[in-house]
Amino acid sequence: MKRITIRDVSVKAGVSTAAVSYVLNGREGKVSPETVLKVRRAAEELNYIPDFSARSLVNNKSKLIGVVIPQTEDRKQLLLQNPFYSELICGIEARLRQSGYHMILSGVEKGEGYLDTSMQRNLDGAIITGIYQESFYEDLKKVRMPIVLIDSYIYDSHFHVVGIDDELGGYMATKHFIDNGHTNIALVTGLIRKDGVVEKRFLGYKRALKEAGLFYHPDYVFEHSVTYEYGQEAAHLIAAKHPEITAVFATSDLMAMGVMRGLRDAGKQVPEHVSVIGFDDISVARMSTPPLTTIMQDTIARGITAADRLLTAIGNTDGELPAEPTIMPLTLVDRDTVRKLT
Amino acid sequence: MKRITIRDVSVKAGVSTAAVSYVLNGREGKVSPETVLKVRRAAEELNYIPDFSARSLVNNKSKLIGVVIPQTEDRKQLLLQNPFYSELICGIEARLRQSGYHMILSGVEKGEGYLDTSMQRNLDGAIITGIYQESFYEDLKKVRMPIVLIDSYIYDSHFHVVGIDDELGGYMATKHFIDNGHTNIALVTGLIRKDGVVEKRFLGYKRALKEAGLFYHPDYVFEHSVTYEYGQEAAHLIAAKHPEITAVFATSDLMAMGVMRGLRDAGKQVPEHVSVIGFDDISVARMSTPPLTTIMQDTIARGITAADRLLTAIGNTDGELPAEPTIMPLTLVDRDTVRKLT
DNA sequence: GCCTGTTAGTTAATCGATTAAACCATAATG
DNA sequence: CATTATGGTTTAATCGATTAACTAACAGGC
Repeated sequence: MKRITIRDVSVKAGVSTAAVSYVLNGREGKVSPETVLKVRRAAEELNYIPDFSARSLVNNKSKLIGVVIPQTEDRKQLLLQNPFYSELICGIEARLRQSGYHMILSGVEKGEGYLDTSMQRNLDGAIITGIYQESFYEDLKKVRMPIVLIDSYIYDSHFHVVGIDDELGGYMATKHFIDNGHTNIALVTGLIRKDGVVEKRFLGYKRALKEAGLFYHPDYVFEHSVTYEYGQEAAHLIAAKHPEITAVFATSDLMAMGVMRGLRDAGKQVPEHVSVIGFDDISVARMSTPPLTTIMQDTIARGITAADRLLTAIGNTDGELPAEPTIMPLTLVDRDTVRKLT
Repeated sequence: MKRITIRDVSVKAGVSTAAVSYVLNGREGKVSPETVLKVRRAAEELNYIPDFSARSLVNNKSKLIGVVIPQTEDRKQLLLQNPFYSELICGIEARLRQSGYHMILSGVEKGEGYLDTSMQRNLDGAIITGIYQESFYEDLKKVRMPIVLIDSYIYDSHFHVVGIDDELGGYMATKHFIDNGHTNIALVTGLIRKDGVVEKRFLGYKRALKEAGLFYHPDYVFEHSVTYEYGQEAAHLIAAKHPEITAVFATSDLMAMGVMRGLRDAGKQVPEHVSVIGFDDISVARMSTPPLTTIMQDTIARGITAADRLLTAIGNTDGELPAEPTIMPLTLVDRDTVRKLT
């Protein structure tokens, strides 16, 4: 089955390829109504489908968006096991498709940059999730396409940011514990990196403590990787060394699930002995036993918004308007893992 | 920042673009060692990155693979909420990247085909998950690229299949119940469609019953959508109308999780009152309470295998060797949701 | 009748690669 | 010495679009 080209259409319609191109791209002001009809019919009958590579070559628009997802440390696999990213992708894909764009989903090799991919594929834009080294972002700035960051707070006119108020989220969770009478509150979290979301949540945690006149115990903070396994491990530590702790704020639902398992391993009931709050409200949060109280963000909506913002940035060829971050709302979903201590 | 082209490299190296192309594509037999060196150096210094669109145009190879994921019924979103697909994608992406390929991840509009995308983007191959209407596959056959199917059993020389022995899986689960003394075994499943994976699991279920001399009760089969919610609903029905049922085989872990919740809602303990077995062993299976007994398949490995098979098919330009399906192994992971009735 | 403007359409250059074919030394062969 | 290989390199066509520049025809305006 040979490819149908614009040439074939032009021959069938009895006009030049230029005319076909004009018609098919909506520059109809330049073409008479009857020609438009002839071309339309010919294209239809031949079932003509344009070649995006050829297009991309001449006008530098590929209709391709790069989406970068963080990877597991050990292997070279995407971190999709955290449903947060899956949901994000659902949103992104839906919005992109709506506008005829496609998504190239990939991870980034450790130490490698993203410049290669972006140039090879002539990407029109990119959505970057996860947190990387400084040099990675420096590289990205050299690229001339719009970029939306999801997980990091780099306020730079080169980058768009679609985020949430992570500090507030951390505050809300901690405050909720305090309001329910808890005073010994642990934090279980991924690595706290500068300008990362986790750092902000950590700051919110501290603010709530301070505001309530509670001490901040550095040894109540359990900081490592954002995994179920680490949550479990942290819970073991808490149960063994800090029996006074009655509440655990995990900065990710995945970790919160692990914490709950770990506590149960150690013979502690949730929420009777220890209360737990998570973050994100991924779909499994409501499936857990007991259903997890968590800070909810509408991740799909966030994906849609990120894609939306990227697309409008791509549309605006008139210079680079520096980007004011978009902040999505948060809600505390009060399920069954927080006990009221009166 | 203007693009560095092969022309720039050729000028800097003082040779023709053809020479540069030969060097950079490894046809070094045609070029003298010193030219190779000059070109290498020039390309390096200019940081030359080839344009895949241009390449694709001339030799019809885009190094792009289409990956299709099913969508939710109502909205237009990908079905990534089922971690099965996320894991598959992890595997696929890892393998593709290793060979310099990229993945275009998308859903398919209801009723639409995939021909457009495949032609527009000049895809080198595709991995199709999910089950679609007959016409969709007919369309796919017209395309000249290799295709790997993941969720359907269409044995046709046009398609490669990387599957599991679903019938056996269904049999294993049911047999496990029977071996533990259960006789009233329900099946909770997605829509049973011809040539789909679910149908095979259903057949395995029936075979195990028959082999054990047990009756097959059509009203023990709860068939609807592959969601947590439906699992929950089915469990309610079971608890209300069929108190004699002591075991539930759910053809997806997601549904199994819902079943467990539903049983608990209805005041039934798992596994004390009712036992449950799932399918897939998605990561949340081990996180559930109690940890779910399930039929394990290594989904990441399956993704890797699918990509691998696709890549070799792409490599083999020597005619279309019809495809013998690849069958991945299954294991029953015996966790804590099956009770022994002695 | 001459000039200008408008409309509809075509021609041909261009994007950035690849590659068959041509070219040209120089070496080997009869 | 004429002829044929051979190895290294360049020339130029090609892939499938887009689009600036051009042409031709015709309508008005003076």
